[in-house]
Amino acid sequence: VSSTLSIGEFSKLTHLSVKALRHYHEIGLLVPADVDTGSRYRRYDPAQARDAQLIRRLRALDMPIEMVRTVVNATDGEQRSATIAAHLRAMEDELERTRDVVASLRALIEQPLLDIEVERRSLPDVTALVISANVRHDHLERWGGAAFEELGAAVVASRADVAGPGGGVFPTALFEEDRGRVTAYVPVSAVQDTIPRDFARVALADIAGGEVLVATHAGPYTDLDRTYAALGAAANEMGIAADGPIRELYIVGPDVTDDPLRYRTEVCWPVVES
Amino acid sequence: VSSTLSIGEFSKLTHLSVKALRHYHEIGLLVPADVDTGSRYRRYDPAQARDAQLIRRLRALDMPIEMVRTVVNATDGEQRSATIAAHLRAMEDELERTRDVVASLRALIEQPLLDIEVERRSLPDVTALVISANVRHDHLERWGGAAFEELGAAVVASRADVAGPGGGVFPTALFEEDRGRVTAYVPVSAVQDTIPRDFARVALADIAGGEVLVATHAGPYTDLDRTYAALGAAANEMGIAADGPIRELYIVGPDVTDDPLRYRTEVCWPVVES
DNA sequence: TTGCTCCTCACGTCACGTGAGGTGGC
DNA sequence: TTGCTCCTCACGTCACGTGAGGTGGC
Repeated sequence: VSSTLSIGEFSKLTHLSVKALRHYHEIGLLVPADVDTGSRYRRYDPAQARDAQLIRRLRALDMPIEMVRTVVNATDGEQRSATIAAHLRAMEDELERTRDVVASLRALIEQPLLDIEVERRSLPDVTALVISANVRHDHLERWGGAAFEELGAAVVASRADVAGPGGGVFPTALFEEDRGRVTAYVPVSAVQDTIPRDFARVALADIAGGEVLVATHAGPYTDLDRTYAALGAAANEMGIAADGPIRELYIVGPDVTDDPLRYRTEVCWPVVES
Repeated sequence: VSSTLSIGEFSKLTHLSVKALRHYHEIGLLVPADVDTGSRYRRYDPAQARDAQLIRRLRALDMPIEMVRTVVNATDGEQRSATIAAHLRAMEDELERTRDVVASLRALIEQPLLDIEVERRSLPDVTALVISANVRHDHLERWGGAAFEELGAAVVASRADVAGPGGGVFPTALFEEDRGRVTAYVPVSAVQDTIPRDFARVALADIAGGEVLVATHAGPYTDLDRTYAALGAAANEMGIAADGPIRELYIVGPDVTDDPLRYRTEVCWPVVES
């Protein structure tokens, strides 16, 4: 006599907790085959175990519930695979970031002091190809990588003359609120052609210069906070407070070398006498 | 003129958000060097950036706050390293589990159907060396690995005769509430010596047998839910409900082969006619 | 009938993020 | 003075877990 299963029995079949099953019912992700109108007892069909198995695996990979719903409801195998693949890619990105942080933690412990040289400089106004977006601090590196690749392609496509190292503009909100409107740019002295439409995110814009304190950060971007701290402390000691967005200039970056230890980044602290 | 920094300035130096800094103050993890009694404005010393850098890295690795506190407050470098090393080990375990789940997801999608053979059997009562503990479902595999290693060593140390494959006893709470008191055991027919005191977790106990439905699970433990579903559905179709804890017998396991695809596990469903 | 299973709230978790509404400092 | 920075609540987030208190089913 084949029949439905109580929530406890279904839990044993699927290894999903009773609490989780009730939750999935409540949000409509995995609805019991039948619910008794009087007692409200849930009844599951053994065939629902397949969906449960899928859900359990996706959740074990920390896929957000709404994304799980997309996968489970996918009528089309292509769409299902694409959603899963997207999540796996995000996981790999996360893993890479984790590796970077582990290395950065080791570096901090082994060599807690960083000595930097601070220099005062006047940044010129520049015209540049730019990409701007609202970015979270922990997504900065990945976002920047994609942005500069696109900018590089746009430079070629518009036959522009590059007039200096690429840079980033970071409003204080990026640090204070962990997200903000960030701009990546490549200075150009002349743009022969208009920017092709394929580069929808790329624009031509002016980047204002100004007085800054500069320190050169040596090494991976994950360690940038250490140069920020040293530079900020130095500025503070000089009685200078940062005014406006912080600038980074990518003197040696991934476009030049594959070894992050060789990266060189100039961190520019906008200057105001106090 | 060196002086303290406002929370906004300190945020820029450390790349910790203002909200996070306030939170760390509230819980006493990173207390400002000074707090104005009137305005309650926080003031940080630039030297506090070091602690902030450490905290930021540990949190980026998802280390729980209380563990971060242990690291930050550690007076002794040994203790600090040990705490960090423990977290890194936990992260690697997690990574391994993730890899297993990804493989398991692939397997589920590629081959959604599992056909199993169900057999009825009478399990005998056995005397066994056992380890019991309250375990969460997602820690089962790691816990079992350690438990069986310890049981193996205890078998040797007590000069016991092994009388059958190792097994596990799983109460329904393990599935329904995602945690429960689990027992790992190795049946023995004779114990020559007493169990040495080094094996504090190991005891000699009787494991009750009984009537069961058995299906053999082929492959990694991460896929066990699929055999549970097939076996439970088969039992249901026979009008049989599980009564009492489920049993697993590890016929071919990591002690025999390094290839999880060759694992063979008998899943035993306790039987009651309904 | 007993005790086990199931039910529904209401609230907790964890480490902050999101506003609202208001005040202090330069 | 203006506007920017900072403050403190109170509540939200996410995917369930933790009880409390009660009822249904065999």
